[in-house]
Amino acid sequence: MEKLIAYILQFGNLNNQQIDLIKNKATEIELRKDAYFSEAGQIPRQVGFVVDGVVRGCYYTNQGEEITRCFIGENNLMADYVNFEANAVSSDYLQACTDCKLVVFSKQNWEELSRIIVGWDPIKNKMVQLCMYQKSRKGPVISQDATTRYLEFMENYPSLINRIPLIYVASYLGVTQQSLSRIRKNIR
Amino acid sequence: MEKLIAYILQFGNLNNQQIDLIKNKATEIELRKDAYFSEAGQIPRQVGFVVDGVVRGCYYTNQGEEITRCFIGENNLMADYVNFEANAVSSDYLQACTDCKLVVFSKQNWEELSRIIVGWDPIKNKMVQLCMYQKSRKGPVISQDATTRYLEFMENYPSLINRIPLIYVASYLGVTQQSLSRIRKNIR
DNA sequence: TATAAGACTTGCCATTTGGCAAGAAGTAAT
DNA sequence: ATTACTTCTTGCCAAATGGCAAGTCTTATA
Repeated sequence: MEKLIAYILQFGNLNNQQIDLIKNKATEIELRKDAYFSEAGQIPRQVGFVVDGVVRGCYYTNQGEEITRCFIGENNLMADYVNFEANAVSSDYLQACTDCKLVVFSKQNWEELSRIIVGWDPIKNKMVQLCMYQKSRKGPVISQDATTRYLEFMENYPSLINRIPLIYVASYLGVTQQSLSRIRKNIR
Repeated sequence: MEKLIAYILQFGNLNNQQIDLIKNKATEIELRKDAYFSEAGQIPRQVGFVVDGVVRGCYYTNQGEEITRCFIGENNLMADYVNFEANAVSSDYLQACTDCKLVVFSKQNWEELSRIIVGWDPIKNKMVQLCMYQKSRKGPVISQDATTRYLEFMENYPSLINRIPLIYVASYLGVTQQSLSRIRKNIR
């Protein structure tokens, strides 16, 4: 829980009373490897914060291919936020890549924070926007070859490679698992 | 200007007085083909709305390769919003792909809207978040082959292909201009 | 320990894409 | 009309990547 508070305080100041209000609205949960935090075809009902573990966002193309859109490691907000806000059906899954410890907010509690904490909304929006922004900036570059994409992935997410199945990394980088295996062999 | 108002009203309701306040803070400008709306290395000073024309977001990799990150057509908000809010240096260019008509807000005016219009912030945040969200959803899929990426681009942005140089489309899709040319030939 | 299941690697070959160089088509200015 | 300039296309070959199939290695479970 303290991790969450430290994260939030990066985006603005809150007094102890306000911090307690946040803690009261938050719930700590665990999510086992492979379990889903939210699923395509459903309306996202919660916002999460990753305390421990790695979550991935993924979806299926029209051709049925599974695509990993992003990885969300410790100290990051996790939500299909636009659909969460709009009560709209998501097309993505959020799935635990490892056993995870999360802090979650129900939609009701999340909205209540806006009502009971003066200055919460600017903090919230900065968090949400940074979360969306990072996804777009740290992702693989489509015109680069697979080796370059892998090396940049290792720079951007050095802590992930030993914790998650390579097949997820491959699907994130847009290569087959076999190609990724060969790339890793050539680098060593 | 009416296009902007219609766009905004999708995200929430405003009365006529509030609409006038927005109009007073907005400035209509033109941007000639190839001119920059904002540049890498600088702090973004404005938020724009595309009334007419097409803008692209682009940047340069460490290897010096130019990458088109996104296209922004009519009726879309345009900004490096996270850096605009944070007064941080952007690493991206926003460049007119065609002669453009824009409506722009200075940072000062944009912030003033939050002060003088009750209910502006929720509208603003929905606009900004949708803008960031769409970018991530309509982009090319890295694991698909170049032909598929091109065909999906045509579905997602049917109005763009005849208006912007193919080299920009190629850099968006992550292929060389020559490959794109061959792909287009094979489809016909 | 034995077995099964999943994760990862490797070989082989076909296909896709890139790089270079040249050429064609369109556009603007003189 | 001529020239220069940009945009787009094409041919040729090398390199990168995918698809299939088989094999190895690790881990979980009985």
